[in-house]
Amino acid sequence: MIEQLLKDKRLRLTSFRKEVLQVFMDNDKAIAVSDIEDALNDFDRITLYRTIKSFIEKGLIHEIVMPGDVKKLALCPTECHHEAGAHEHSHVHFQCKKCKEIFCVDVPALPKISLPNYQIDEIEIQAHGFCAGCR
Amino acid sequence: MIEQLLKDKRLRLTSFRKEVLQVFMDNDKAIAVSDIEDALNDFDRITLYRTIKSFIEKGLIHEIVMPGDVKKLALCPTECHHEAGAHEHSHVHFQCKKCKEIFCVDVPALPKISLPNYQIDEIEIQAHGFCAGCR
DNA sequence: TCATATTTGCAATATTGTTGCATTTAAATA
DNA sequence: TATTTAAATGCAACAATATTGCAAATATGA
Repeated sequence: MIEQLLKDKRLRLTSFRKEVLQVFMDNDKAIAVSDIEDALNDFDRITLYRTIKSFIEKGLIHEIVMPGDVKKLALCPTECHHEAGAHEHSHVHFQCKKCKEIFCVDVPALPKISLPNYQIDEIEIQAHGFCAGCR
Repeated sequence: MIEQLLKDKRLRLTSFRKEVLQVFMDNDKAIAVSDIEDALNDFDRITLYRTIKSFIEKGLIHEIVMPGDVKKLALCPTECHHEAGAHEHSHVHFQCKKCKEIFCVDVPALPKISLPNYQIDEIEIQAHGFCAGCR
């Protein structure tokens, strides 16, 4: 449960962190900072930004960015590794062209690709199409 | 050449647009708005933002975003299609972990992936590793 | 060359995120 | 349980990035 998740990531248990984490648990899709703000009734914006930053640093959540000023956040899968600069996922970031929502979809394995002149260590896949509800 | 590129995209030929487009031509990697600003000696910031926006709308350049507030711009390949919401690339966005530069690398074909419950129309791949110069 | 729609440049403003610092709080220790 | 201390919070100020409205300037088609 929520408290254990924070403990596992060595994050101090504060009521604000529990509230923020609850918002993530309540969503099955990636959410924007503004979605978190809407879900909280009374909060300090600076503290929220710092909370998000520490959640990211500890590998509790990850950031998803897409062209067009789309910045979202989503819970990491529990076995998620966090490395400097890049984030190792075994999932795909999918954006629905209709509802615009972004989902993290687990995949068994990512395809390997190789390029001349570039050594690829990690890849991230962003897919666009239609989700089950919008198809 | 530069003027033809603008004409092809039905963008009016203004000296400012030619200057901005020249900055893109001078670079083999993706550039940030600040890189354009540095390359221009005297300019209006608002006009630059609008120029970038119209270049993107007409499919002359495209936006590349990566986690960590990295937003860059790069010329589209000439056969580039532009669709609402997503941008069809047959190239990979590669970021070097050492020099941090982002390159658009053409690939013959992107791997096809499929997910249950999601209909994938386009995918974009973001790769991290080391470029030829930093390896 | 003229008419017109587009582009530019300026001012004001919005959005998003950060830093410094004093206060409060969680959790480790006695 | 009481005490200590390092981390987290809340406030003020600020920084970076981007947008809107509007008048003046300019590119292009007739």
